[in-house]
Amino acid sequence: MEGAETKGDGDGVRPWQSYHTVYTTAKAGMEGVDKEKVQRVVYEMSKGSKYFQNEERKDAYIKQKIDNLRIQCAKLTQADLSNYQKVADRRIVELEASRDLSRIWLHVDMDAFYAAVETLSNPTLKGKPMAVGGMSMISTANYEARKFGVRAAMPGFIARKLCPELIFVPTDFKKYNHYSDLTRKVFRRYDPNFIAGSLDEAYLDITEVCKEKNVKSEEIAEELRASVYEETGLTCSAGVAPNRLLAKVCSDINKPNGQYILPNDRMALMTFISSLPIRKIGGIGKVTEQILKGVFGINTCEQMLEKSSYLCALFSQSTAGLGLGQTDSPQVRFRKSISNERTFSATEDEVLLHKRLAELAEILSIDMQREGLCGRTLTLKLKTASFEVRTRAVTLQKYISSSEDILKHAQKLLKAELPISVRLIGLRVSQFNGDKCSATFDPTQKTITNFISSGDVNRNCCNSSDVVADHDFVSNTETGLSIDSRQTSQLDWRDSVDANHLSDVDYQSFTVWKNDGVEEEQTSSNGAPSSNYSGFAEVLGSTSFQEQYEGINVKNGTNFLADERLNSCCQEKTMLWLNDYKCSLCGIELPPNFVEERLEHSDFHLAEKLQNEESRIHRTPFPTQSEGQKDVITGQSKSKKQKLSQKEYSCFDSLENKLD
DNA sequence: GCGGATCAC
DNA sequence: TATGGTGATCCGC
Repeated sequence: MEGAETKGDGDGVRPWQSYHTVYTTAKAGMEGVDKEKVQRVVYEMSKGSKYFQNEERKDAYIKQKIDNLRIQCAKLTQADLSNYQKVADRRIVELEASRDLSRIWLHVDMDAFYAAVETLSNPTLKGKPMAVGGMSMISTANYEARKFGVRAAMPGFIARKLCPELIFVPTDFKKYNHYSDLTRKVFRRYDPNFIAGSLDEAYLDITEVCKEKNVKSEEIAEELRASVYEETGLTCSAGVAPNRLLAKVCSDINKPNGQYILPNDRMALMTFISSLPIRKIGGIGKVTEQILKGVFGINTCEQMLEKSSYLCALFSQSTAGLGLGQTDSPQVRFRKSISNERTFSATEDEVLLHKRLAELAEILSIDMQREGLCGRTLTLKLKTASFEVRTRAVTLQKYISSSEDILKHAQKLLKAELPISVRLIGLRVSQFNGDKCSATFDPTQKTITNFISSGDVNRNCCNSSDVVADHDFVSNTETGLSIDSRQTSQLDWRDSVDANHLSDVDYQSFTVWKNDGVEEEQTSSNGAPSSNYSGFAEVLGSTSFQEQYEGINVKNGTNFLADERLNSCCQEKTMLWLNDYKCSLCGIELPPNFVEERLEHSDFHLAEKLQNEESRIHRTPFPTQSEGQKDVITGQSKSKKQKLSQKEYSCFDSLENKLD
């Protein structure tokens, strides 16, 4: 690197240096790679393409964003910063206090999973650079290929340029599912309630196993990895830490075929987090990293702490967490939307586009009926020949699921965009209905859909009672949060988990949610399934509902997000700001200029008050909702808790959403 | 409720 | 020749 030349904006001596790809960021197996060369090749192969031009457009937009943030930053006065620093400090203290070091989590991550499985079924591939995928996209590359800079999500034709010997193997999910099942048999022995992240990842709570066997987590990790290898022939890596977020970070450290243990010790934790690059934290991606670096020069979590007052100032509720809290990751919930999309060679032929649209509508309808879903919002997605993405949506009075209905409305949406040259069309249905789709579904209609869906016309949401059951569930968790939904969800909720991504074993593993005592409380108090298993376990413990609620208040008092603002208008009067600074009800301090936070804070107290009233009425720690008020109450408590869980997932994750 | 954007796998 | 598909979430209207 020679200074001046390296900061070029594309017009310098080495234009490739300013082309931001995701392919050179530090990842397992990329250590010895000549990044400069990879960067250059990727740039050369991409330069001038429509894709490249779009990337440049997006990049310019991010640069603009960075500039704006810098300006805002410069406008902050010392007084502002001092106020924000107070808020930031308090949040840090609160999160510190809420940290739980009593659990031991293990994250397992299979090494180059698809590639490893393919090598297992074709040993001649051993030792040769190989990638699973095709010329347009690669899913996984083995470690031999990674030495050349070949990576997942890289187009195949670029990979071949980097590594002319590269062997391409098409994806075969049947195989991957099979081996995934084998690994999970092992996981289950260590934690019967393990949480499957994807085919090749899982989270295990090994606290009990360590106790029972009276061994260190390190030995459990070794033993588990040995078992996986023995029973599958595949290697994996493991990370052990007090929570899932950190466990996942740890499993990446000694990849492949290695492990890293982060002890449940405060100092060790702080040291570890301090030097951790922010990009390693789930939820911080390419863009957020770029912005934090560009605006504040932040690279590590420690630097986030140093800049906490600025982060609070610019991103409102943002960043107080800083990876210090209990946190936790994968949000496994019920499905909220169903979609499909296809890429093809760009065309503006309206007949062709219509044909594509009809095909998508057909497939989507089949998928929906297989899952017993009806929705009222339809979204059309288009990617233009220049890679610009557009979405157009309608929300209907009726709930739909038939291909005819979908196509009819999709066509209208598409028509409004014509003429247009597109390379991708997608359809998505959301806002699912629990109740009767019969209102819009005519069982007598003879559609291709009905025949294709395995001739099982009854297996749609209208005349199959078992499907109606989980239908109710989906609907109610989505909106109504009624008592019925809770009862249903306790029994059936896993049926509504996305079947496209999860195998049967996934369903199994997710029963943790309904079998766990915490989840019971969650569901009862929230009226919706928990979105965060361990986060809530750690925070809520086994306290009563009211205590839990106040606990959340203390920890999260200032962190309510803006989408409740609409409800806030008349609620300030439920409380007072003492000296225009301190909340009269809970004592939390919020400077007058924290307008949003104040509104949100008063929202919280209102919800709390309503909840208290409900508790009294029903004389039960987990109040059931009365018809009249349930929407308001559950709506409030639900949104608060979801935010809490998001907050805990990663203290950073809320940050990136504030960067616009 | 809509549309753009980001992220993870 | 050529840069994916599915689902979720958030923000600012």
